[in-house]
Amino acid sequence: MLCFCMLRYVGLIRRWTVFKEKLESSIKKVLEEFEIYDDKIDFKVEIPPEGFGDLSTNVAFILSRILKKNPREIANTICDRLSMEADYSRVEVAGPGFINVDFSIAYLSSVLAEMINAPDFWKTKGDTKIQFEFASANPTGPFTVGHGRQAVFGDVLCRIFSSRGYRVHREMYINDAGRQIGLLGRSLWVRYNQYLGVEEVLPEDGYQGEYLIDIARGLAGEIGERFKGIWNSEIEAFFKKYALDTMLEDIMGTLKRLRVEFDNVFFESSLIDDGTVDSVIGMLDRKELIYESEGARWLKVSSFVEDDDKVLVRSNGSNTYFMTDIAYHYNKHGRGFRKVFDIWGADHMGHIPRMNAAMKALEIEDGFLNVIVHQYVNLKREGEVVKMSTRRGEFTTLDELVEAVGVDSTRYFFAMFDPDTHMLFDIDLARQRSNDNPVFYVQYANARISNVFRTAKEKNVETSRDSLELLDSQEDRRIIKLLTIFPEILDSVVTDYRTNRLTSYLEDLSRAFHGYYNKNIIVDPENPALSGARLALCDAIQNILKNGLELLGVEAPDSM
RNA sequence: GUGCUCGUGGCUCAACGGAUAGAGCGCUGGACUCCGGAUCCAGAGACUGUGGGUUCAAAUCCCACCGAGCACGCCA
Repeated sequence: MLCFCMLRYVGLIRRWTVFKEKLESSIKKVLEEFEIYDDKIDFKVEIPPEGFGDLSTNVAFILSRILKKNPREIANTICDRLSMEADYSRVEVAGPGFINVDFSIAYLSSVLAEMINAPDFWKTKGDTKIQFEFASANPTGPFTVGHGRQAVFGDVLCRIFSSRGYRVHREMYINDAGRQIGLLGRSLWVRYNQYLGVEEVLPEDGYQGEYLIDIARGLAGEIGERFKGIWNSEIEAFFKKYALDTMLEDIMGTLKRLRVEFDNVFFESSLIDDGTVDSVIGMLDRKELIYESEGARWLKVSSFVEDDDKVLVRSNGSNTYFMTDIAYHYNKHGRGFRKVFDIWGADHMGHIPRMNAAMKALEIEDGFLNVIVHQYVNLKREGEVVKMSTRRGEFTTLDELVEAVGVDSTRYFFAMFDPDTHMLFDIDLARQRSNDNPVFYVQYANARISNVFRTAKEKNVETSRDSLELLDSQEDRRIIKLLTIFPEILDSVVTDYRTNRLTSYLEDLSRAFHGYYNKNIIVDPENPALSGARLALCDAIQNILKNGLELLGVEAPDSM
């Protein structure tokens, strides 16, 4: 299959892909004329580096292998035929055998006109029901800078998938049923007693962060000495719940300030309470995929994937995280999502094979569960890389970060890295030099355009689509081409989950505009036709900048 | 030890197997009497960790090695 002929867009608007398809079909036609066309000729049409034209193809290289001829020679032959077609203003062979083409200005400006006529041209319609689960956590401490990356990354992916025609359900999973919550409750109880003057020590692997001291103080204010020095299962439950509720409130507040919201918060404990866990165990049992050993119950993971068998139910009768996670995904499947996407930190990578095994064991279709893994954030403070630990209480909270650099910068910063990169966050740099953040560069481009329109209004210069063919400079063409690829950028994010493609794109577009602005007077009352056309171009640019920033959850102020 | 991820100018990061490896920060030198100088233009700065291999073409794919991170629990 030819990779570029996938018709991914449905709609009336002509887009860059249509340009690609146009060149592709032109070439196909030439090959057919020469009777060498074959489905297996997997050539590409792509946007070349600056200075080589509007589009470029490597078809001559592919053919040279088959025909055993010099690629340049083949390119010249194809080039001669393509030159005869209208809509190409230039067709040239370059380098070792690339064929580069330029489109006519009439063709380009007609595309610009369509983008202006339909500002939503870049959106895709659809109603595929999918789910994103992210920012799921042990609610055992405030969110750290590390959680921030996942929260923002997940939120931006949700926004982009929504724009691509998916009905996205956002969910956060709370591990409120495990041993860690028990430790948290006990740690809080110890802090409460310490506050009341009782000498208690934190459990070996308890939570040492100061936030528990603050919570303990608040709790003592509420209930006084009611639980001083007493510990039983009822009190344990109280402290667990109190700690959990307080932490959850804190976390949700942080997320809200970061503009991250969910359609649903799902509690692990509910899967035990409503019997889902038991019924899933029953199903696996009937399939004879569970066996007992050393007092525990194991899933035959090894009969599905390259991994060892794992414990589902401990010898003390409690469920492992793996067990409840299987039940959780069984529940998700039952809710009718076409696909679910789980965003996990790199530390959960080892969990993937066993979950895939569990999906197979439950006969859930391949492709239902998609795990997106991102690397963690290292923090640089006072020139040193610090490792964060919630348990030891050593971390910079997400709230502190947002406070220091602002929501827009925080969001943009997390979105601008390839999720696979082990990013280094220099907190000191972020604090003092927040103006260096590229978010301002993009926002400024948008604000500048708003100002251009204010000026145009003052000077009575009107936006006009009548003379778009005047926009024929290299800079004009570059901007028009950039605008047309916006939908492709979003599609690439949907394909490989790299939100940084969007930030890079917005920076490219902003750079193109800033350069254009410095080189050209946009509002010139002496030249209303050209000014009108340039304002129309600005309108198209601003439409994309505003929508791009909206997808990042970053504000697009009209003045800064 | 095994598996996964990563290694790109001084720093932080880009680059569907393609042309001269791009930006930003920092550094040097320039640009509004004119729509906002949070901008623009120019310059210096890189044998893409090392060594092989595949290809017309490798930062990208394959193998080995070096280095960093993560995971290898009846934690989550």
